[in-house]
Amino acid sequence: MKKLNITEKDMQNMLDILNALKDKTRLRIVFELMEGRRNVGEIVDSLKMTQSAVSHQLSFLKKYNLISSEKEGNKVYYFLSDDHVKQVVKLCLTHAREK
Amino acid sequence: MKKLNITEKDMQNMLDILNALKDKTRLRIVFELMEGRRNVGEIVDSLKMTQSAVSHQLSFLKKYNLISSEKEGNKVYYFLSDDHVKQVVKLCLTHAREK
DNA sequence: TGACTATATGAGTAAATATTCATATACTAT
DNA sequence: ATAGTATATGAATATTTACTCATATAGTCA
Repeated sequence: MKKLNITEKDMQNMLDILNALKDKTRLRIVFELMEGRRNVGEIVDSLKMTQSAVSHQLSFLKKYNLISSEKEGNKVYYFLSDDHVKQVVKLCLTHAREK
Repeated sequence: MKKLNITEKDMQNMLDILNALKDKTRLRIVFELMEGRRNVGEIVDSLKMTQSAVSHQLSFLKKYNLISSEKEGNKVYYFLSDDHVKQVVKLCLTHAREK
């Protein structure tokens, strides 16, 4: 296997995405958003957690650019920012199931 | 996108691998092992960290089956248990670089 | 305007975690 | 046996982190 040569920035970007996904609440949110866009209330209902806890984790995911949001009336819809996350999660799932 | 239907066990297996990789020291160890098998001393030299810190993280990675080890004389060689981890890390790297 | 709904956020707290330090174990060589 | 080298590990500590609680912000509707 050829030398990879990882820069500090590469490393940090990788750690960011891994760190964002390693939390159960955040991973569940991501799975929810893999099905389609959802507003906060829908995610709260689905996860059966407090609105505050969910909002905090949504902020986290947004801060690291895994998700984006759009306001509609007094609701805020969240969705995955791009396909990166989805692919990583799917690969992890594949491997989780092969165990 | 079709419904994924994740079991608790799937979820836990995913969290295990993500959690194992989200730490900088452990990720660096994994990168090192992606180049080939290494004994503890070699990893310590490469990471420039204390032997104890490295051994603790090796134990962690082993506990979650990301790596395996073989004893040779008074040295212990570590290597990636299978290709799963390598693939996940490579995908993360690809995405880290596309940012 | 005022009451209501939806969401965000700061402060505080309890739990998890990565490292250090000290020491134990195990193998090698003299 | 003894000293030296390689690795593992328990306990302590400092930091990070995920949640709760209280409250703020922003939009809706009467």
